[in-house]
Amino acid sequence: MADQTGLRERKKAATKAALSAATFRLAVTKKGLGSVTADEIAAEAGVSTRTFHNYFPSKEAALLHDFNETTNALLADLRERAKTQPIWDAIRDAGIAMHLDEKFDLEMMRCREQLIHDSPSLIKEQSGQFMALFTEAIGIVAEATGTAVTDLYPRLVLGSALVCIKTTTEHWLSEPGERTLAEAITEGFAVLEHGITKPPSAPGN
Amino acid sequence: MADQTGLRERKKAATKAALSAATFRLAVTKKGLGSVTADEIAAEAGVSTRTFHNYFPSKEAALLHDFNETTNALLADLRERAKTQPIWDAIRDAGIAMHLDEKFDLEMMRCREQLIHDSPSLIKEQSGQFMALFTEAIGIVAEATGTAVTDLYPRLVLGSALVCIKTTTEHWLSEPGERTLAEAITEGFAVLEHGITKPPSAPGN
DNA sequence: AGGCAAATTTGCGCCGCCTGCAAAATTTCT
DNA sequence: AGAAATTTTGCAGGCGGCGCAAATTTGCCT
Repeated sequence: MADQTGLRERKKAATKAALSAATFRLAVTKKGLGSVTADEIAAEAGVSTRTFHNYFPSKEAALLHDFNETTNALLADLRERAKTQPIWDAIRDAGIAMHLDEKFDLEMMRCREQLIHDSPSLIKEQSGQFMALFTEAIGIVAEATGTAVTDLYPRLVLGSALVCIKTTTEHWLSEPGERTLAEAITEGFAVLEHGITKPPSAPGN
Repeated sequence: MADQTGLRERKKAATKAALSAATFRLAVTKKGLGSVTADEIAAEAGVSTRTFHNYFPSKEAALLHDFNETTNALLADLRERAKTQPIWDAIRDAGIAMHLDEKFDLEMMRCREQLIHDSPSLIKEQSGQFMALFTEAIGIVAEATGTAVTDLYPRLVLGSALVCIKTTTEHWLSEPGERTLAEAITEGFAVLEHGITKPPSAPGN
């Protein structure tokens, strides 16, 4: 449905990426997505304003385009892993396999993180996408654990795991960066596995 | 700052509640907040449109007004409990102490939940408020656990706990309702305490 | 009671977001 | 090249949300 070698699909994806990049660039230079208008974004990317809204329903969605693609990839990966791994490990490894640190520049990631952090509308948008991810993944987890999608347990598992991924990733980003992201995620999951009540063995971290 | 016996404050709170109630009423009857305009809400509450936006920045915020108040109460309660209880118990008991089932009609809560569930803008708004709650609570948790606000551990604890409260509450709402909400929350927390990896003793739930 | 100061309500104008619709331009296929 | 399908674009319109200043209301004090 998406990545057919169709020349058409490629151009669409290209302009979508261009739009997203333009949004990011402008948001950075103008210090906040709030002071960037849809017209400016369209101009920066060399298309009409109407076309911009043809690709993205909002500038927030435009800025979070890669995030969206990443979560989609995570979802596809999780679907595969759930067939052969215990669900907890599957989610963890799917999170690790995203390899954010290889796909993106570290500085850019921090930059993006800060943009999101101090823009209420972006926080909402990102949270909304997380909820969408949750909704789509819950079926996978339910099936893998032999429970119903309406049961409490799969929701607790998935919720905890996603929170863990998000939290550890953010924490890793704000860190002077000695460990790899994979190590950070692994440690976060380990803490939850052992029961969250007691601090981990290395309390200062 | 808020609940002084000042007659003025009372009237403000009253109109705010009226506005919120009007929003809820209209959203229910028109089957979706999306098809309710700010003008209608203002008219329903007997004030001008401008005044409505004077109280709430958006109709979503208006609909989630009680939710907001609830989280504020939770925060205040947590601050107190954190002084004397282990942090995990403090968060759990603060969540239980909200007594949503006593404050609100069950049918109304389900109704509200459904309104939120199939309105992307409401999901975003609610998620955003959760993030705000997280941000405000992280300091409390960090202090209580003797860690820094930038550390990973307090964020994992708080994140897990909040997810647990939200998840169990939603699950409890969709349930034929035999247990109390307090029991549901308690069980959810117990699952996380024991380590999330293995299903709880009663697997069907 | 009456009036004064402060706060609230309201109207107005403005900008920006977002969508539907139909015409124009571009691309793909034959 | 010509036709068909698709994308881009402009236009119009509705709605959301905010600043500002005038008008109204409220609380308080003499």
